[in-house]
Amino acid sequence: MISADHSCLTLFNCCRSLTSVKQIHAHLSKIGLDVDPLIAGKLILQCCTAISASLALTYAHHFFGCLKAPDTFMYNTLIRGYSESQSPGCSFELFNQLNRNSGCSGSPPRPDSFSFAFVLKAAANMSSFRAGSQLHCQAFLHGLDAHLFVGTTLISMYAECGRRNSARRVFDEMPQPNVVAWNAMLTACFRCSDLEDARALFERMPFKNSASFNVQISGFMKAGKVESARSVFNSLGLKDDVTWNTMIVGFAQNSYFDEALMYFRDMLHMGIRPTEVSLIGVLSACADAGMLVSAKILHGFVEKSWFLENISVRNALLDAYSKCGDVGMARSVFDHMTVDRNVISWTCMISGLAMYGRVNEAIQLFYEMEESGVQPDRITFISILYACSHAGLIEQGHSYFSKMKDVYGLDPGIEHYGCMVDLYGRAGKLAEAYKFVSQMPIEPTDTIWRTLLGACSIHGNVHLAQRAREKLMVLDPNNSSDRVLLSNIYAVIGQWKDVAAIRNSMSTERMKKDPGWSMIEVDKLAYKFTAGRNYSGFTQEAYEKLGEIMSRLKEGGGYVPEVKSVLHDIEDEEKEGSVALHSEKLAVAFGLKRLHKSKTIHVMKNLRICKDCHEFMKIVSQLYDVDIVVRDRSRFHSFKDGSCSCKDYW
DNA sequence: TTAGGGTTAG
Repeated sequence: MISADHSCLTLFNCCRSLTSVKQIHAHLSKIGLDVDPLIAGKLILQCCTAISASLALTYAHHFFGCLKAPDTFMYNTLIRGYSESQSPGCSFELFNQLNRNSGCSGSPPRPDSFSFAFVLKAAANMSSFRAGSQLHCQAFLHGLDAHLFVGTTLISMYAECGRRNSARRVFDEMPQPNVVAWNAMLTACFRCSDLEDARALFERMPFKNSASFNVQISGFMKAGKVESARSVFNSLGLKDDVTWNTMIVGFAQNSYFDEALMYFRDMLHMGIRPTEVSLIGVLSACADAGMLVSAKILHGFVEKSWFLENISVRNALLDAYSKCGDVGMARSVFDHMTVDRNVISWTCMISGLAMYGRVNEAIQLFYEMEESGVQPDRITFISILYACSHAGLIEQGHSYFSKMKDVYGLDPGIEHYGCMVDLYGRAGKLAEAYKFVSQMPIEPTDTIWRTLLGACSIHGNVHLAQRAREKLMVLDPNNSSDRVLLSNIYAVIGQWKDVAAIRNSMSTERMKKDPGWSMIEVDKLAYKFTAGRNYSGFTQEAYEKLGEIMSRLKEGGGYVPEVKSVLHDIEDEEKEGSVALHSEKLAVAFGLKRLHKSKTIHVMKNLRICKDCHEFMKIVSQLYDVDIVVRDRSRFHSFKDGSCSCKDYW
């Protein structure tokens, strides 16, 4: 056999695609070098780490299967590759194979500390306590449970499975835990929501590094303790990039959107080089808050920066545009990607189009995704099912639901069942929806019943609504929006006694309805409006403009207030007054007053838009020749020339 | 040529 020329090894370092790996492999195979252990190992490593797409993993696995005597390194590399993939279960199969071999005669490969570290990561990623604890026993049998790296991975695995006590036992049995092991234990306390224990552990730590403080900041942020996180941050002299990122991401997760932006700016002013995490964090704040202007500024920054070809940043940008109401720009970011699109790029674009009611394009994109060789995952299916349900495409939705399992081997989760209930319910097929819920192989959750209740509210089915309500009273008795929904159903059919009963029960139990608000950005500033009369500052301007719009609408616009959405047993004239002051109307009035005429008015609302406001927006868009985009809790409504992109189906 | 703790978009 020809001896391996190890300069071949460096060739693989340049491979960034499976095609180039295949080309080098074909060449080496011709001269019989591909089976050299060093070269074969490098090939597998390159597929699993540098490329790591599922096709590359499959290629490496197939090649591995053709080798006569794969070594532990090759096993480990594949186990690692699968542990971070969409099929972490394959890590277990390979590990078991390696473990079985180790009992054979001769000198077969045996699992080592690397094998355990990687396979435990797979158990952690699957949150599988059962698999993780079995591996713990195996590690004990191999004398590796006290190994510093294996022990630390065991702590993280137990933390991921929510088993703080098991994590603690591993930690307590470590002969000499180092700072990494202490940090892993600190993370475990926060993951398992044991804040007091985390504080006590932090005080006892014999050594701390910057990661220890970052664990604390992140732990407080995830627990919603923003001020505690801020005080740790302020107490630090030296802050690294992860410290800044943790603050930015934490603010975004806790809806402190302005502060996320502010800290990003501060980070730049301090001369700290932002990473992709900083950009993802700040862009997700823009997406959630609907801050289109800020997203555009960040886009400008990205175009001039070293993030130009970063797929994660591109995806975050595309998502921000689509959630801020500019699906055209989202599509442009998607179409002009110079790096290979991944499953997240496709899914973001599909869900962006779906939220806009551009369902045919979403379906076309799903098809193109399949053609391109990128496999849809669970979230892609949620997006495409959402698209079908918001367009009333029952047959098509049903066929995607089947395809999920039959073609892609993905078991539908509770979210997918939720989409199906919504698909039937929204289309008015309430009997089918109820039958589907009754026959679900997993226990219906409160969300499933709430979806059904929502459908009953659209279609006025009091009987089924009451049944859903009974279930909800057991599963989530303190939810105010469920009661509001049921009282709406009674109000529409005029059963005022039942409306009053629900209102009374809410007031005795001191429940409050979520207050509705709408937000509009003007000259880089966000203005928030709430319903009702509140004459102060900029709101005065909005009321005056709204009054003028209303008179013009009633004179020549053919607008008749739709008062069914009003819940109280009051006279129609008063109801008119009530719907007239909904926050989205005020925001649009303010936009008409302050924004340049050629601009589109973007409004973000925290609740669903009501029928009256929907009619109002249609007529205003025609009468004032202006485009209005409203993002409500579940989708976008794009009003133009008197009609809405949702085609009145929402 | 492989590891463990801190931040990551749908």
